[in-house]
Amino acid sequence: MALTFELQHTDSKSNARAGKITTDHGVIETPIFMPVGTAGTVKAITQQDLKNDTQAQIILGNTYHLYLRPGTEILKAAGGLHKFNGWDRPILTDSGGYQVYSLAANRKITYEGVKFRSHINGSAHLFTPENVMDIQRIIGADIIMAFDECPPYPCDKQYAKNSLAITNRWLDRCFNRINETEPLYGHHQALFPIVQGSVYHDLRKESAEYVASKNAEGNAIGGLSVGEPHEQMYEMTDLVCSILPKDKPRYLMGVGTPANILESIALGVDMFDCVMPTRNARNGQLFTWNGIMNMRNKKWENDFSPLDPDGESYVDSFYTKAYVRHLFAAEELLALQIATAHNLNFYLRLVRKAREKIIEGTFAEWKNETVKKITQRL
RNA sequence: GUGGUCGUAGCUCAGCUGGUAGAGCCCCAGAUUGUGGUUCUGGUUGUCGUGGGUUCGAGCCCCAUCGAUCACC
Repeated sequence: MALTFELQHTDSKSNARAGKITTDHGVIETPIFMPVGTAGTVKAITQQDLKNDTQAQIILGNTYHLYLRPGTEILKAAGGLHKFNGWDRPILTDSGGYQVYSLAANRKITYEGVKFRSHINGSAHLFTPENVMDIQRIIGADIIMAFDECPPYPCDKQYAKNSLAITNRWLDRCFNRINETEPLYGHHQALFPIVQGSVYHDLRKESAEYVASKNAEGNAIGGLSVGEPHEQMYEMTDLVCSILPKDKPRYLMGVGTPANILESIALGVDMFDCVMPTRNARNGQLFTWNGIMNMRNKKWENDFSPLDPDGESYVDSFYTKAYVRHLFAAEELLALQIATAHNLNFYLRLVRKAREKIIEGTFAEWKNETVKKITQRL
């Protein structure tokens, strides 16, 4: 069954929307945050906790990582990623375009595709729009991403223009390949195209129009949060959202901080993913309603109050700040688990709350107050 | 007991033919945006074992002393 999007509410004072995405693996209520599970696992948390405590509705996997390890043979033998990792809710896979940009060494980009070397063992590989679609068929995610080039920031206009030309040509080939192949496991896979164009208005506009013309089941905005100022990121997001179809979900890739997410929801974005809650958790940074805590800080050494009195994860009341600080200082694995559970619970609650406020019609005010509080440092 | 080697930051150690001390780790902070539990950026820390002496000036040279360690008796 095709992926559907039902637009349930539109905010009167901003472009925020509340909606419902339906996939063959279940429903996703938007706006939504999608925890990143690069290698088929959201690091430091079990699928059980991800469901019950985090209340994640969809998670990500990475074509690049899964292709290198465990490899397509094993994924195929397992019956796809859902069966392999036991996650029976929706999954989205990134195409590897970003990883080729951020991880792989010695990459060479041509119209044909990207030659790159594995960050694991240096072995040489070629990604093309066609084989990336084939790999994503084998992984079997519900939402799969077009193979794109993510230009760096800063990036001169000529580079951005050439890069966009490649991304657009690749996009045609992605759709061609998907249209001439079938899903392997009986459930539908929706291909989302990605808007690029760096920080150039005309290129972003051109890209968004081209992406919109594909009439895809959902659309993504890429190439942002790569180091550009926040204002520029919001400007580009706003521009692109004004062009992308209103009746399809919009996915802002790789964003971001809790404040980035609320601001982007106000611009009309429905879906987010980011490594921040999980990676920063592993470095001791916790996001809370009252601000950001670094659990490595000495000031928590003798603080035996609950980890987060306002938190709703079981770890927030079960563990104390002093204990979690000790676990980080001692490099205990439990520290990573507790911090990850906390941050993901916070991120998912943040977007649930945003959805509630959109439906209530009080999103704009709530967003402004909330951004002030959550960006403080504790 | 005799002879040798060595005592420098919390730890492991640099420190040239004398010009009043550095690194890594630890510790204390910060960064991290389609994930390598990674990485990066700052910062604090010293009676140079102790007491004398030589010298304009000693971590460095001399004497004594304490401690560690090795070899020999």
